[in-house]
Amino acid sequence: MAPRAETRNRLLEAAIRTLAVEGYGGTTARSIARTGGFAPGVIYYHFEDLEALLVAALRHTSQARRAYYEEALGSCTDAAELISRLRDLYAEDMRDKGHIDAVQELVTASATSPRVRAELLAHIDSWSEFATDAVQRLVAGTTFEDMAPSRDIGMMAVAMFLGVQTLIHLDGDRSRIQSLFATVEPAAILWDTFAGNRTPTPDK
Amino acid sequence: MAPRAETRNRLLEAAIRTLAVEGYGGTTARSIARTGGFAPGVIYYHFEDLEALLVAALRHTSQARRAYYEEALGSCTDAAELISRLRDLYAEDMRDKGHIDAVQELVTASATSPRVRAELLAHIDSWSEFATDAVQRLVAGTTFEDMAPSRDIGMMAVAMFLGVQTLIHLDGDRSRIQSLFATVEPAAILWDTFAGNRTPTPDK
Amino acid sequence: MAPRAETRNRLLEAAIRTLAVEGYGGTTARSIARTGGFAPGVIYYHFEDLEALLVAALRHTSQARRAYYEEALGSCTDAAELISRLRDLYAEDMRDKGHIDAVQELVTASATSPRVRAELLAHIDSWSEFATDAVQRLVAGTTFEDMAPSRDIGMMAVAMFLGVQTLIHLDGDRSRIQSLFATVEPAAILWDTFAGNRTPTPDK
Amino acid sequence: MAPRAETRNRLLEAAIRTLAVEGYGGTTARSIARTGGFAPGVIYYHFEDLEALLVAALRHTSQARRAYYEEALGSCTDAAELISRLRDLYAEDMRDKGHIDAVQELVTASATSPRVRAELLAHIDSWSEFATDAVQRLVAGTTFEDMAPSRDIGMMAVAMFLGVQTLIHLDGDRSRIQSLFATVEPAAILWDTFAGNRTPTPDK
DNA sequence: CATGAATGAGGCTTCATTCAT
DNA sequence: AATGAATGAAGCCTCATTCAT
Repeated sequence: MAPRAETRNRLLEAAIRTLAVEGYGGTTARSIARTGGFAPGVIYYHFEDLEALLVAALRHTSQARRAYYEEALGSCTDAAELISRLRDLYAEDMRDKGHIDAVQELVTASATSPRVRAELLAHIDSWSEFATDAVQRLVAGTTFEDMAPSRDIGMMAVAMFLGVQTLIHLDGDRSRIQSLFATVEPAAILWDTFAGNRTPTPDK
Repeated sequence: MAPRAETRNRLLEAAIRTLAVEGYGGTTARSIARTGGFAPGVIYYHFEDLEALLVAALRHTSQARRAYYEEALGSCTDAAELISRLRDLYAEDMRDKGHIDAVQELVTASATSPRVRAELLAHIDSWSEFATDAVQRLVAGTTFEDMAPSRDIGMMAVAMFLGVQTLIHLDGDRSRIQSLFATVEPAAILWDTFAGNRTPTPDK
Repeated sequence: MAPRAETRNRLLEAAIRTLAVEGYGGTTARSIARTGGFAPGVIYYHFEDLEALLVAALRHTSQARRAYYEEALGSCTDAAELISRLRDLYAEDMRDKGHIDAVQELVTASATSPRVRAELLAHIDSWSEFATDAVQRLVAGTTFEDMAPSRDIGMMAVAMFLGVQTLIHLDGDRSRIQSLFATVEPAAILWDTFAGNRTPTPDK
Repeated sequence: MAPRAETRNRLLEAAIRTLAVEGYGGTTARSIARTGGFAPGVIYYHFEDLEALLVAALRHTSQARRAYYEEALGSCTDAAELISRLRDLYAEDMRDKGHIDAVQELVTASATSPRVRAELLAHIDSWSEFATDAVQRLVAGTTFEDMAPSRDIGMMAVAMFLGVQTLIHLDGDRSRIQSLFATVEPAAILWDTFAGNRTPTPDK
C-alpha cells in the first residue's frame, strides 16, 4: 500500500517503543532509527523534526487508547463495576506498558518542548473530559446529582492517574497499585448500596 | 562555617534555582555555574559529577521542606483543620515555587539518571510515610481505626500530590487546584462530624 | 523536440533559476527539483551528478548570452556608440538578472568544484576573446593599431565586468554602476574625436 | 600571556589558512580545527558560531593589510611611481597568497552569509576610500582636478582589483596580471608627462 | 581551593545519491 | 522515462568533564 503511510507508522511505533524502553533522555534520532531498523534520515523525510515525530506519536497512541477505554467502560453506572473494569484495563496496560511509559516520558519531555507540552495538554483534557463523564454517570439520579462537582472530581481522577503513573515510573512497583484498587473497592460497594434509590439504567 | 561547606551550599542552591528556572533540559554545568556565580570547574571539586550534585540538591531541599511540613501540621487530628493547614502550606509553596518546580524537574531527570531516580524514591517514601502518619492520626480512635488501610491511603495522597504537580507543570493553571481544596472541604467536615465518638487526643 | 531534450532543458533552466534565486548555498538537488516541478531523481537520469548539471547550465546560458551580445554590438567601431550599447545591454541584464546572478553564484561554486571552475574558465575565455575583438575594432585604422595590447585591454574589460558584478553581488547597489558608464562616456567621446583620422567602416 | 587572546589568534589564522587552502566549501569547523591543531569545540568557546569566526578573520587580516598598503604607498603623487609600488605590493601578495585567497573565498561565502557580506562591504568601502584618496592625490593640482570623478574612479579601481582577483582565483594564472601592469605603465608615464604643470607637492 | 580554557563525544539535521516501482 | 522514498555521510553545535595554572 501507500509506502509513505506505512513507513510513517513504523516511525511512530519506533518512537513509542524507544521512549518506553530508553526513556526520554535516550530517545535520540539515532536510537529511534536503531529501534525501527531504518536510517536516521528518514525521520526528517517524514517529519519536520524530532519534536514533530514525538508529538505525532503521542497523538497516535493517545487516540487509540482513549477509544479503547471508551468502548471498554461503555455507559457503566455501577461504581463497583466501574472499578472492576478499570482494574482490568489497568492490568492490560501493564502487560504492554509501551503506551503508558511513552506518555510518562513525554510528560518529562514537556519540560523542554512547548510543542510536546501543548499536545500533552490536549491529551490531558481529553482524559479529563472522559473521567468527568464517568463521574456524572455515577451520580446521575442520586441525591448527589446536583451537588457533586463532577468536573473537579474528574480532574482529581486524572491527577490520581498521573500521580500513580509517576510512582510506577519511579519505582516500577506495580503490586502497590493493585492494592489501591482493593482499597477503593469497598467504598465503591458502599456507594452502590446507599447512594442508590435511583432507577437503574440498563447497561448499554 | 567551614568554607568548604559554604561553597557546597552555594552549589546546592544554585542547582535548585537553575532547575526551577531553566528546567531540567537547561540545567547544565555551565548554567548552574552562571546562576551561582562560580566557575563550572568547582562542581567537580565538590561532587563526583553533575548527577551527584542534583541528587544532593534534591536531598537537601526535600529534607528541609519535609521538616517544615511536619512542624506545620503538628499532630492534627481534625480533618477540616488538616485540609485547611495543607491549603496554607500549598499556597506558601506556590509563592516560592523553587522547591516544587525543582523536584518536578527531577522527576523528569529520573528518566535518564538511575541515581536521581533512586533519590527520588527515597523522597517519595519519606512523604508517603508522612502522609500515612497523618491518616492514622485521623482514624485513630474511630470505628475505622482497624479497617482503614492507612498505608494505601497515604500513598494515594502522595500520588494525588504528584499528579497535581504534573498538571500544574503542564498548564500552569493553579486556580483549579484551589478549587480542589474547596471540593474536599465538605467531605472533611462530614468526616469530623460523624466519624467521631472517639477519645480526643491532646494536640501533641 | 525529442522528449529527452525537452526535459533536459527544463533541468537546465530550473538550475539557472534556482542559482539566481536561492544562491549557490541553496541550490540542492531538491531545491532545483522543486523549482522545476520534477522529482529529484530525474537529475540523475539526465546528468552524471549535480555538478554536471551546473556545468551544463553554465554553458547553456553563457552561450545564449554571448550570441545575443555579439549580435547587439555588431561590428561597432565607434567608442561612444559602443559604450551606449553596452549600457543598454547592461540595463537589460539587470531587468532579468537570472543569467548574471547564476554565473556569479557559480563563481562561488568554483571554490568547491573543479569542474565548475573549468567551465567558468572557458566562459571567461570566450568573453575575453569577445572583448578583445571589440577593442581591436576600436583601434583598427588608428595610430594605436599596432601598439595597443588589445588582448590585455580585453582582459581588463572582463576583469572590470567581473569586479562590478561582485560589487553588485555584495551590496546590490546598481545606481553606482550607471554612474560608472557616465564617467566613462566623456573618455569615449574624446577617443572618437582624436584617435580618428581613419577610414570609417560601415556598421555591419 | 593571556591564553585566551593567544588561542583566539590561532583560531583566526587557522581560519584564514583553511579558507586559502581548502576553499570556502572546504572550510568546516572540523577542517579549521585540523589546520590549527585544536579541537573543533574551541571555536565555539571563542566565537558565537562559524560565521562569527570567519567575519572576525576577515576583519583581522583586512585591517592589517590595509595598514600595510597605506604605509607602502605613502602620499605618492606620481602615477608611474604609484603603479610601480602597486606592482611590488601585488607581487608581495602573490608570494604569500593567504590573505588574498581568503578574502576571495569570503566573497564566495557572502552568497550564503549575510554577516560575512556585511563585513565584506565594510572591507570594500575601506579599500574604495583608499583608492579614492590615491586618485585624488594624482589629479590634485592638475587641470583635471575639478572634473575627475575621483570617487567613481576609486570604485573602478576596486572593481578592477576584485575582478582580477576573481580571474586569479579561477585560473591561477598570475603571469597575465603582471602583463596588465606592463600595459598600464605607459599610460601612467603619459599622465605624469602631460597632466602636469602643477605645483609639485613634497612627498609626505 | 578555585578558575576557565580546552577536549571530544554525541545530538540534530541536511543533502547528494540510489533504487524499487 | 520518471518517481519519490530511503540511505548514510558529514556539517554545525553543545555539553560534561578534565587539567594546567
